[in-house]
Amino acid sequence: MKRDSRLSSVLHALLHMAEHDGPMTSERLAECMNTNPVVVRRTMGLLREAGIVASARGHAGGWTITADLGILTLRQLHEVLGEPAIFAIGNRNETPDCLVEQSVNAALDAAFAEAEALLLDRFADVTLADLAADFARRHAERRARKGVGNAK
Amino acid sequence: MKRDSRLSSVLHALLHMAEHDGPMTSERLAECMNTNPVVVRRTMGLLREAGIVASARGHAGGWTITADLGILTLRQLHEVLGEPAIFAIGNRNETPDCLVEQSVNAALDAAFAEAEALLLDRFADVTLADLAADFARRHAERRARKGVGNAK
DNA sequence: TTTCATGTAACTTTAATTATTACGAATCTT
DNA sequence: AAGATTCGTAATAATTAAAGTTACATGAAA
Repeated sequence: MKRDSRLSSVLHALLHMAEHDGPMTSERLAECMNTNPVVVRRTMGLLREAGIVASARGHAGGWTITADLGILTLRQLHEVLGEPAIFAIGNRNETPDCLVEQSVNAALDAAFAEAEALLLDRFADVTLADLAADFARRHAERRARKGVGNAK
Repeated sequence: MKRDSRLSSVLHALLHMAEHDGPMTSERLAECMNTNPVVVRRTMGLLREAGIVASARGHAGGWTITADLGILTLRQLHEVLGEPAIFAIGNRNETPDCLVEQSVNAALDAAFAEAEALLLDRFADVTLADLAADFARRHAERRARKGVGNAK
């Protein structure tokens, strides 16, 4: 299976949009993420339905953020994307008649449920504003390393 | 992508083997799990390399457990299977130049790392003997519900 | 020496994501 | 009003990884 990278993609897109004045087209976002504009529209369309972004057609159209980045969390975005399956490992048969397999499933399910709960809690802890701040920090660091702005 | 169900499969196989006297053939194990004998051999072969099971060819051949079920954990089996990817969700690009994407990756990676650590800890908590005991409990319960052994 | 069973390579099928093509609909500019 | 721009979306193909299948070699027991 391929891994679902849409959460990563929409985060990337939203942060670029936050750094950018005015709407960004699907075309430009697609360039940022090395993908296809149609893929961008499909994924961003889900965020639009959730009221997180808005889109406009025609000249000077494109995508804009409408949500408050200080409130929007990774968990909300995960939900907006339809809560895709988190694990690449799973039971062979979800509803087995075999009692042996039922024991196996119960043990695995319990472990996966705990891990999923923790992951979603961590997702809920991180807002888009947190990510934007982290980016700003990395950006400042890079500038410092390059010596940009150092009088000399 | 399909989900990897080999851990579930080998647990199922090991418990059936534990309940069974003498070696079990790939054919019989495959029937238990609704799969193909070659798939069983492929997967069980990894366990053999790790010294968890032994195989014998020819008449009266098949698979037998050599490990101590009281010590063998889900985590060890996960490792023996090559530590397959746990998550079906991931970063779009693992080594991006883009600072924005680096921030996104860092946040997601941190959350996934925590969830993975928890999952592996839980896997380490469960031995095959625990699963066998759980199966025995379920088996007894079913017998009780059916009234088997109830004098009447 | 025949039968049974594993060992493995090569190939096919299946399932899921992502990418692409094509075209329609709306909006802005001139 | 014409034309360019941009989203909306359906339909289809490509990609990727797991699981299944076929074929045949190897070895052990009756």
